[in-house]
Amino acid sequence: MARPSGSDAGVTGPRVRQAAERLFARHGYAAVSMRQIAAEVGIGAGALYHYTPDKQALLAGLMRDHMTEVLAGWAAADPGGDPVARLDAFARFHIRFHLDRPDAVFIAYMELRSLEPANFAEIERLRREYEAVPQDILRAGAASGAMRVPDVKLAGMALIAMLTGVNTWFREGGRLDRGAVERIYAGMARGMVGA
Amino acid sequence: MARPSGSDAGVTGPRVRQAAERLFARHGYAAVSMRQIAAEVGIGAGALYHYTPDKQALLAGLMRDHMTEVLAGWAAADPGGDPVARLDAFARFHIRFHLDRPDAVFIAYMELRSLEPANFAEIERLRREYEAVPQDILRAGAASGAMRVPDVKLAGMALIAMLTGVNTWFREGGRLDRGAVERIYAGMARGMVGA
DNA sequence: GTCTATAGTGAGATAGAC
DNA sequence: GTCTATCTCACTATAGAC
Repeated sequence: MARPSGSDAGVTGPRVRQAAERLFARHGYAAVSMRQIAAEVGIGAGALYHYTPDKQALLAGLMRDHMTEVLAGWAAADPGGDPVARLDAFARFHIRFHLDRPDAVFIAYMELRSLEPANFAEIERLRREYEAVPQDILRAGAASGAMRVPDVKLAGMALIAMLTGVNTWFREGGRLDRGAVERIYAGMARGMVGA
Repeated sequence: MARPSGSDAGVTGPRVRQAAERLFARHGYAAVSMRQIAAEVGIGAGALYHYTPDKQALLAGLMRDHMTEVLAGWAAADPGGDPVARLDAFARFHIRFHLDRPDAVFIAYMELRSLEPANFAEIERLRREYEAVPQDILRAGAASGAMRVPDVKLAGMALIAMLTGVNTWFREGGRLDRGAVERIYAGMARGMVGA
């Protein structure tokens, strides 16, 4: 039957994380208070501590979840095989995945400095794992002669920076739809490495 | 003769701005207290208010100065003429200028959300003015047939994002020096637009 | 120009009732 | 599971002495 009024285990937890994600992305971790998060969820500030031991764990959890999701997402989307096809798939995947999660992306890139050392080390490790993805593709492309890559690390970092930049200006319903943006950026990515 | 002990007009002001820039870049505007800034300069917190009306004006001043400097810097570095040569010059200028001011760059990109509406509008206007620079170059290059640019706005934003990304990984004394990084990125920029 | 002191506010986190 | 109340601490900004 109905739970006691106001109780909703299994629903409030996710709502706390969603509210925190939205507010951290808008105003920054340091600028957001536990009271604001609680107000957004519709509970008192004290009740938050049933869902997180503290504010720092809330941030670290959001960032860890985001990084593991992006790694799992690419593992599922990676076509393997031809490096040029993989580069194309990576560019499109990165744009699509990041446009779907603007708040999580913003936090992942901006709040590294708000992490305590142990959490920072963990998230940084996951980030480097993702940075290795385009570098592996470019290395294979250069080895096969299908790409001209003057420096694998630089080109990989340049590629990620270029693709992530879409999040700063893309607005749904604007001049170009996602498909067009994916296509144009994938083309620029190929041009970057002479593919 | 010697000024009264502890007094140093014309020196303390810049030191306040430098300390604020360093701390805002490291920890974020919201996370930095006026007490921390004062401690870094070696004065009491109250004395800060002789150099800025408040914390917000300190941030807005740093961002305004940075944006006007980058615009003036490009005006001085722009070779004009051939679009491909200008693209090359822009890529190199952007990397060089940004590597010289990592803290100001970090703040300019990360603390837009910390600006009050009037300050935000002013800084955003300057930012758009700078974003127009590569777009003008690419438009000219596409018109002359020297470049293949599927979308001028997208390519301009992609270029800036790619170049600014250097600041996230470049470390002085690392594997590559600035000249090599400038050269490699300028090459990728040309490739991006088929020049 | 800098100091000390303080007003006024709001923060993170905890305790115990229900 | 949520509430209210509260502890403890830190913050921005100001006032007035020197």
